[in-house]
Amino acid sequence: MERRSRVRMLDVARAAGVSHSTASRALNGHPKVSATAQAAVADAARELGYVRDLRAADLASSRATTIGLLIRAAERPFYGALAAQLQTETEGRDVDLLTASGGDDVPRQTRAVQTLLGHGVGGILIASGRASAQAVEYAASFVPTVTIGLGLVRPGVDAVHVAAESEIGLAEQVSRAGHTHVAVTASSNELAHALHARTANFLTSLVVSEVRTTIIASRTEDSRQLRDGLRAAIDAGATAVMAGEDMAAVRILEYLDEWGVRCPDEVSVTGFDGVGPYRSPLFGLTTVAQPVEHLAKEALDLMERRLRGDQTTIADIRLPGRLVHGRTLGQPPGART
Amino acid sequence: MERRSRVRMLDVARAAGVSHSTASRALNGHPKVSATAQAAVADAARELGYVRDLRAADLASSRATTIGLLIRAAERPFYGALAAQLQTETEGRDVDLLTASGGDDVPRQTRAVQTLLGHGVGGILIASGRASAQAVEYAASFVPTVTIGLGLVRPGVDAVHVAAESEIGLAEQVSRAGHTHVAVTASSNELAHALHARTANFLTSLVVSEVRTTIIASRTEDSRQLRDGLRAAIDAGATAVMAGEDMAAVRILEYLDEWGVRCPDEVSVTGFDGVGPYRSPLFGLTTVAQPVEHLAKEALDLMERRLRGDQTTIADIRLPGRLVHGRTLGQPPGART
DNA sequence: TTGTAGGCGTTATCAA
DNA sequence: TTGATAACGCCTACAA
Repeated sequence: MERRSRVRMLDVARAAGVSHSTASRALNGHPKVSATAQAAVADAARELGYVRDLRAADLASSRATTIGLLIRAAERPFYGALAAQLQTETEGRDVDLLTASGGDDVPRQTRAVQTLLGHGVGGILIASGRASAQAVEYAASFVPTVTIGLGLVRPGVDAVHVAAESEIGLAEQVSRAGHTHVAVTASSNELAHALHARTANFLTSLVVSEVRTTIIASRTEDSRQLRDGLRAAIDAGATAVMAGEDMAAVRILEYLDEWGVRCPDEVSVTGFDGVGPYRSPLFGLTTVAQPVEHLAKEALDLMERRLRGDQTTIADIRLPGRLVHGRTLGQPPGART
Repeated sequence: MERRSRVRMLDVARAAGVSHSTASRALNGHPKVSATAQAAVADAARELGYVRDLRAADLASSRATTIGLLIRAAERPFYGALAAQLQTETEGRDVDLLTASGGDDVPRQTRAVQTLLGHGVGGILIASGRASAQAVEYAASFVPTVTIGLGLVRPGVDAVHVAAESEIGLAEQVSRAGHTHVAVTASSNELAHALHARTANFLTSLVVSEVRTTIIASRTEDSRQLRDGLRAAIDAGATAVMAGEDMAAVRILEYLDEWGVRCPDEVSVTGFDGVGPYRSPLFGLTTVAQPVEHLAKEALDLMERRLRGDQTTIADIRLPGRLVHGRTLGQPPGART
């Protein structure tokens, strides 16, 4: 491919026989440009294949056409779907997304935020269930910041996430099905705010319903821990397991399958997220589908408002998820005739 | 959050009692800076929470610290995993990723490329199975371009994708299992180059093995078409279905399940991609796992080489996938005793 | 080793 | 309506 050495606005201006100022105005649709100049510039630009340098434009006008997205584990359906949706939503508006991957520790998160800032993003979206308060506040000290799906509300930082009612509602389904001893997974990662909040909501609801609970502690990296905890919980008499996310729920289903424990006849399982393949009827997972589209839309609306300088109170938007009735939640063995 | 009005390099320089040139050199780790100045600048920068404006830096040095990624449907496990891996790989190197979502038609793809170019990316990665030749060549006419997973090799454009042998190998597994009539899905979208190539490889291999083939035409958006085609193929006697991607394979499994057709006892099914949840033993999918990590690494290696000005021949790198033996491929009904 | 001056590609403020 | 001219924040000869 012959690689055209980048054509600048000045080149367009010359070709159109005007000054670069006029070219700039013409290309920006400025009102006070003669139709003649307007046309000449437009023609020249098309002819030369001109593409405006947004870095220079942003720099000169000290505004930003870019907003940063700090995302965790984009290979996971939930985050992947969120990123995709944000991308899509973003196309209609006049901003572009610069993405940095989260990193699961504070220094990396901070560095990612710095990278984003270095590129002059006008705002930062943090889509991560494990962003540290530190990184979030660091970002917020520079530009408007919105967290998505983080179960942690920081002063001065807008937040959008799934409503606690959806988590409570799922737990209610489990207790209503008749289970009197339920195991709940809990992350032992201190940054997993979203999971912690979820676990707490599950537990609260179960306790209110006078259901006995057992906690299965686990960390994403250690599957043995989950496996052993699950075994122990079942041996202790738990007839249902509420996982904090579909990924864990599926792993649990796999273990049960391996052990020959039937689901839901012997043990019921619920998940959370309900995105992509996890929604397949083949899994038949009883779960809550995160309102991914709404989350993305609300987050960007919030961001746009902030970028326009709207200084009203900090928002903490909670959107309802959708309960997905699958085959993995049934009555406890005792309740069967 | 108190929002510090952005601190500039000049501020750092002043605080350190040196000129901005010295500050610049110090911050860039330039060799000829006195230890005193070096330390003073570093201290001042830390103190003030300085973050370098990369746009300005790139502009001034007319280099690029950013490369663009044009990705299709990041909500899908394969592309999501690819994007995530590219992000991760990218962290070790000294570039950042600016992401734009593909768009499934030529004008949108071109616009996405322009957006990327506008931000001054030094190169463009196109991770899409349906990028148009036009968009690819447009990108390549400006900056080094590498396609990933696109089954289309354009002159002057580097490409990285899964080896045809992996696709052929999968088809061989099917014919070796004894199937003599196999249905293969084919996308009716003209831009679906990756799928077309895959279908062709499947068919070629099957024909060579003297297996009768039936084509199930479908487009992603139209599930009825897939359903009807599948029904017709089975009625015509096909005992195995090779889907172009896991997503379609799972949909096929769902239909079979719905119809009470047992898999693999009555009909075998294979997929492609083998990423994320699709890998679950619960699906038990016989498929080929794309070498996501290798794809990402090779693509970035290639890009780095180009950015360093390496003008050697265009690369067309093909990486082997890993055959995943699941439960969905078995012998045809007739072969059972 | 350091500072001065010019330039990267735009936008924005002036006069004209 | 237009065109100089000065920013924007940074890098980089060149000179000191």
